[in-house]
Amino acid sequence: MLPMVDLDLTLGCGQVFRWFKEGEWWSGVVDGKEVHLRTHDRRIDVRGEISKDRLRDYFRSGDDLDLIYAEIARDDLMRDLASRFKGLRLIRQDPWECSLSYLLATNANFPRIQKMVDAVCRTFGPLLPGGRHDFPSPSNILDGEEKALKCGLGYRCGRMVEFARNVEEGRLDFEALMEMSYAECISYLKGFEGIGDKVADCIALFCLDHLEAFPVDVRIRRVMDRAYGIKGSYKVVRECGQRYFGRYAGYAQELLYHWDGLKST
DNA sequence: AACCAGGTCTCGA
DNA sequence: TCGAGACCTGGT
Repeated sequence: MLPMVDLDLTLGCGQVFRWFKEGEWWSGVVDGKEVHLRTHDRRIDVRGEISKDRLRDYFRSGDDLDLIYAEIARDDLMRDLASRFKGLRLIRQDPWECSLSYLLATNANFPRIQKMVDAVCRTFGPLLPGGRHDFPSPSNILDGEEKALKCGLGYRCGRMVEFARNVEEGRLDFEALMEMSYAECISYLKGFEGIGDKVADCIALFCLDHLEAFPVDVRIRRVMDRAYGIKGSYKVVRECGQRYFGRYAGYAQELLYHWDGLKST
């Protein structure tokens, strides 16, 4: 049985870039298979070749949302967000896809990030039955790296190719990365071109199970200032968030991110 | 038409 | 260690 999940909140805005809503169905690609999900009678209908176990893992069913939301509900604002965004779950993404996606996500807005990731998938990713493309492997990208110029990535283009090379040639080892502590993996990831504190935090949170990560972007910066009067360097805002919200700061960050998104659009 | 975007890099103080 | 500018491109 799947955990309680609000698909619109969870898939719709921010953390993943390859899910699209067609009518009432959400369409995505997981493990190289096209998957369709919808909410029906408060249950999740699933179409596609994906096991219930895999789906539970993908939606982090081990996360006890009631416990987590209770723990991060430190004040009136967070209590309100916790009740309004009930069912917003973090997703356990594939490390390679997550890393490259957030490498591309720098200094761009959500529609553009979706567009860039989609261009990369159409250009390099194997075509799947049903018409969608898989997320390309590092070697998929390196095999035709000259085509990267046509993906509209701007200055991220060279970073993407270099990143693929670093993974392909073993300088970036995801197996090792997954064994590291939060601090270790941030420091390790920042050694690669195009990955700074923000991208490293996103990777730590969205695919490496470090729920204490607190990625700070423009929106989080704005919210932390407005709601709590916290401003300053990346480190200052991140550490304030982590200290205030505790071990599940990442979930708090996600609620605040969505909240700011509702207001600013 | 400017301004901004799930930032990073470089460089000077 | 920290702040300021540059940076591709497209959305709004």
